[in-house]
Amino acid sequence: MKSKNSLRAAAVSAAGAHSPKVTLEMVAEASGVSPSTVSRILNGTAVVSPDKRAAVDQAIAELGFIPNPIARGLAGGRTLSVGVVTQSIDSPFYGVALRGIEEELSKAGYSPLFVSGHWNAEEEARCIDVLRSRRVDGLIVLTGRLSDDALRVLAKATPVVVTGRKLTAPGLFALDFDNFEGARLATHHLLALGHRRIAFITGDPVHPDAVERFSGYRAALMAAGVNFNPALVMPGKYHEDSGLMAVERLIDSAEPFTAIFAANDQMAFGAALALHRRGLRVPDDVSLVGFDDLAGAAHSVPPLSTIHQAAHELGRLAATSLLQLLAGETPTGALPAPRLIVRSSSRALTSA
Amino acid sequence: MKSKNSLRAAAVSAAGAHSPKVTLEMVAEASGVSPSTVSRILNGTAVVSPDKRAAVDQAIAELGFIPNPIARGLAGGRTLSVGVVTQSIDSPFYGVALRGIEEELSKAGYSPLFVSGHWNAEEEARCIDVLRSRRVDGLIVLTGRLSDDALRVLAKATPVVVTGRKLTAPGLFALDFDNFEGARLATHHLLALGHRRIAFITGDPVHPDAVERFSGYRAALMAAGVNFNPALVMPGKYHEDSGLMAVERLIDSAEPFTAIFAANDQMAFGAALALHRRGLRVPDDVSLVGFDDLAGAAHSVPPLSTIHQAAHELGRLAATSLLQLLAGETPTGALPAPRLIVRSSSRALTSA
DNA sequence: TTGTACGCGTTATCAT
DNA sequence: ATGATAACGCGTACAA
Repeated sequence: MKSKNSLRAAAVSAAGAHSPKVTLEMVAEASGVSPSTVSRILNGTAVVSPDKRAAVDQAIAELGFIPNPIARGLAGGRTLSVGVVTQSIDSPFYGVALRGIEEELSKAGYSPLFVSGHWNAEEEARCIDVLRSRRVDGLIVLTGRLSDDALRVLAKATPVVVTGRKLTAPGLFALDFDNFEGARLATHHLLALGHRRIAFITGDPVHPDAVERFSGYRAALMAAGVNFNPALVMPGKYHEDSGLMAVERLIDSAEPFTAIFAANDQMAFGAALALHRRGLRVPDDVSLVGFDDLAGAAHSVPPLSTIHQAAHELGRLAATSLLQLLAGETPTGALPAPRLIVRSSSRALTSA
Repeated sequence: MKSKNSLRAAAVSAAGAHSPKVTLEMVAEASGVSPSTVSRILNGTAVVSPDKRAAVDQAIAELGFIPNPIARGLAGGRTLSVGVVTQSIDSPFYGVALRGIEEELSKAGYSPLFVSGHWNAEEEARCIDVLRSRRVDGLIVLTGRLSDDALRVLAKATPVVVTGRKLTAPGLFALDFDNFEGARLATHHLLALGHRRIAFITGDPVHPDAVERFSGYRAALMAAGVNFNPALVMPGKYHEDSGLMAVERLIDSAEPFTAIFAANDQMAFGAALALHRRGLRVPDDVSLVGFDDLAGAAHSVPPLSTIHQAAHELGRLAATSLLQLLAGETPTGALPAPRLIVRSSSRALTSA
């Protein structure tokens, strides 16, 4: 019954029962004070006498007054909105981060404005212009292609949180994930399992994280005294098809291998499919490790061993950091270290 | 070289090179006309002399003037933004729809405001309040839990496009997908393959589409003269784990089956994993069909046969329909009919 | 502590 | 066809 009532109330409110434009001025009139006083109470800009405050609070409640963010933005310069530049709104990885951002932002009364740059610096710049024209109070840039310099200049005008790079500048906070270490962990895992012929499917080298992961792979090999074999490296582009084709080329090359480390989960999925098509079983014939720990990794067949990236946490942290920047504080948060998740796609090399 | 230059230009623009607040008034002054004339040119509100128009156009270009949507919203009542109520910003299905919405909207100069209702009517209502307070020009509601009545009332104040229901009301356009037919197709496919003992994993019955899919399953059975067997129906909740558990219960029940139809792909993925764990091969031992055709379906092992839902098209259509509503036109678009995609997870029953 | 008056950047309504 | 002027709803110096 309680539930039913509250649902009804919600629906009515959504339907605009009391929405017909209640303005701050009307609240002021209803409570017998000046508009500025109402504004002050709303923003906590100054101390007001308890009685007036009570009167205003009541008037606000009775009239169902909701401040108009538009007018607020025009007048005060604050819009309580922050722009979020992502690459594709439907990315399996960044999608989770967006959720984290949304959560933290809405807690603080802010609204996110999502735009997609599609891995294109020009488009990103256009997006940012849109965001700025909408007077966002701050910006979160998820990775992206913009130059560090562009970001620096941008941060002079608007607080910026950027992920996927190391960067220091006034008004800017960078959140970086240790891709090198993640790749090292993954490769080391395979090595520890006895594998020596470990193929690597790279990401598109235009992504800095892709080259870092490649370095991590080589570093782990070197640390184990295993020779780096270029014939085992197949270029990929971070999506399923490229992983699939990489493995087909690998098999066709006749270069023997017992394990594959793909620079991200999507390519690992493609790789798994290619192996399946060629009659190779995972992990019986070939061990497979991915990177990112996408939502699907735990439910793929077989469940994929991978490096966990806390995408949700990344989003939350980006949001709270920006909030801190907005409050004039200095963010100090950092991303959790990469973590190896061992599932069923990797196993010890059977000494055949 | 061209590319490098444009990248640079983009970066500079993003960095706010000419952003320092060029106002409409400044454009007016620079081109020797009144602000009203500039506004008219911008909005096509009235006919202006070609020479003035040219002067203004040039001034706009030179100054790099960008109209301020905030002020626009305050003055004109239009914000060129539309609210999009989704259930979870990182949904593998709706994410694609969001991309479609974003594409069409931005073409028309509109910006989407995404909010997540988390399958909760109260939260949805709150989201809509936020959206309304931000003065969105229109609303797109992806499925959701709001009552039809609430939506109707809402549409009186703001144009609304809603998906996942049949509904007619002034200012409202509904886009519905034929879930019944889709489920019928899927089941019929299995039937045509010779399967008779076809298990069904349901979606959460609070979702209308889930019950429609269930109906489609039964209708196909009946049409083929196959008895409906309740013991083959396992309740699921539309996510992977529920599909996995459903299949485990099914196997434990010892009720024989040769095929599984899951009410969505996510549960089908879970089902595939459960079968794998129990040593059952897909499609050799059990045929499996999903519903939705998520991005991952084509790359799962084995690739999943499923019913294609044009999520991207859904998003685009929702957006263009809203745009039509906003223009005072009557949308007429409709979703493409369900389409069976046969991949490798289903095959003819071997008469063992 | 509280109120007055002005400005934010644009569109709409009048005149001309 | 064009320009002046008044809103739009709120924040904020400034004055009281």
